[in-house]
Amino acid sequence: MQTQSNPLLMKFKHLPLTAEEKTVLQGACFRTVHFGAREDIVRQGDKPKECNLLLEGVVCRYEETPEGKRQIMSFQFPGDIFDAQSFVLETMDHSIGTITPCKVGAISHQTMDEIVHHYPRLMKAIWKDTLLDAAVFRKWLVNIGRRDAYQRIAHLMCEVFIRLETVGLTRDDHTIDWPFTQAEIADALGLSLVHVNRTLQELRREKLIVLRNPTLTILDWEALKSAGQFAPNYLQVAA
Amino acid sequence: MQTQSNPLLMKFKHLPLTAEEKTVLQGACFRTVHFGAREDIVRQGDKPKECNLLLEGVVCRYEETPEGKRQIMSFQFPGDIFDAQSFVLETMDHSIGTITPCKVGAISHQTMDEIVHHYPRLMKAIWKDTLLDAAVFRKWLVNIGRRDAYQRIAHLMCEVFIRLETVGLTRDDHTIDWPFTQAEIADALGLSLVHVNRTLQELRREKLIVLRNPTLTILDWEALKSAGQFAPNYLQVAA
DNA sequence: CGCCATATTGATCGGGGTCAACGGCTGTGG
DNA sequence: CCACAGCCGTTGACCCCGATCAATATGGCG
Repeated sequence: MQTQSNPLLMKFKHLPLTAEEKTVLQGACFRTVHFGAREDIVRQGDKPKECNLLLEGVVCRYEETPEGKRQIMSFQFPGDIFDAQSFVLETMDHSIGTITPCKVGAISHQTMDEIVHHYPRLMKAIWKDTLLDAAVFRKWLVNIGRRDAYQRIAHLMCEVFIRLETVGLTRDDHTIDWPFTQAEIADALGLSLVHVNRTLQELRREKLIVLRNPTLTILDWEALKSAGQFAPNYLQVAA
Repeated sequence: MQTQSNPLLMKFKHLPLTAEEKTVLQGACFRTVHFGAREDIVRQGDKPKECNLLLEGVVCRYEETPEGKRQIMSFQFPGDIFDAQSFVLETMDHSIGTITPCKVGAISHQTMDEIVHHYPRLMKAIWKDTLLDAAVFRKWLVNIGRRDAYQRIAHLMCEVFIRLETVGLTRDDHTIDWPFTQAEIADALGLSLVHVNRTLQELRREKLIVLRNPTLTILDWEALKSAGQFAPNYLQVAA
């Protein structure tokens, strides 16, 4: 059993890739870097010279307003190239910070260029991945714009569960690692910390979940899904 | 003066394209369709067989919750391929509706495939475009998640102004077409119609804007920008 | 001229923000 | 081994932005 097969290969395992394409993916990262929890990997205003592939851990995109309010715009999991855009858009318009300790692989823009010019199928797969990210952004817009706190949290939990499931990071019995503090949930959902706390208690009281960091167990998947109006199709899973 | 040069050419005019590449873009649309105002072009659940390029008019992406609340996730302007994702993601996870009467060009998925496989620079330009869309989604998340009504509306107006400016659709004196009803602004910003109305009056009272549909004049650009905490860099303009 | 969509205004209410303490766990240094 | 610091979660009190309900203008159009 090898220590670390590139999680991109894992992600694209349903694609009929040639040996050559697989080799390109396998060798894409020229460097691996470790980060601690709650550190910035890329900052707003940076002009990165490479793209980053998340190998292990959880990161978030975020931005801060002049008043010091923070909005988290997405969570990213292993297998995500979380700043593919830096290849095409010179300057970062937001920051990337870790939630947990992370292992990150760097893919040079030159490698990306080779993929664009010589491996159209890989290109298309990566493009698809960025379009899936965009689909998640859109769902978050609906969630934050039109749902109340209870619904928002339920929706987020469903989404995280399904995304972890697709990369094989769920445990039996609808249990997942839940590395987020209540402050982070608040920043992701446009709520206040205090209100997140109270709403989590409500979800527990209703017997939908058991949350004891760093572990979340979904007791009643159907009820949680329905509370969050969650329809997983946007994540492109069969479910 | 030709009636209609493809607005994609306009959009990519800063790129050093070959004659061949220009020809591909010029001939990309195999059909042109007209729509009236407030009609659906694509519906959630559709499996489109082509991508659509907006030639004239304004459309929005939106989704409705089971309670009948509507969230608009973006506005799109001429030159936007507003469902590029349909090429890669089979099923639409949201709907596209017109705001004004529109002219829409269809690009077959087969043409898209040719571009992916034979015109990497065009591919990259289109990819960039979808990444810019994603950047706008993210800004909207910050706007809806962390700003109050006054700020949200100011930010939206700044964004629409700059986006129209980049495609040459502004008039002198900071004036633009403003085809949106107050209900649409509300749905885009996660607010209620009534509150949008009152906040618009506040913006007028403060002498930031003159809004008399279908025309918006920005009286004090700096003040509006600052009210909306607007930094246009995410739109990739020099400004 | 009447209809219908859109804009406006008033009154009331509630979800969730803010402020302020306090409790509990963990890691660290004396 | 204990004391203290710091982060995180919890709780209570109070209040306001913005939702909701309900009319009333206004204006374009057939």
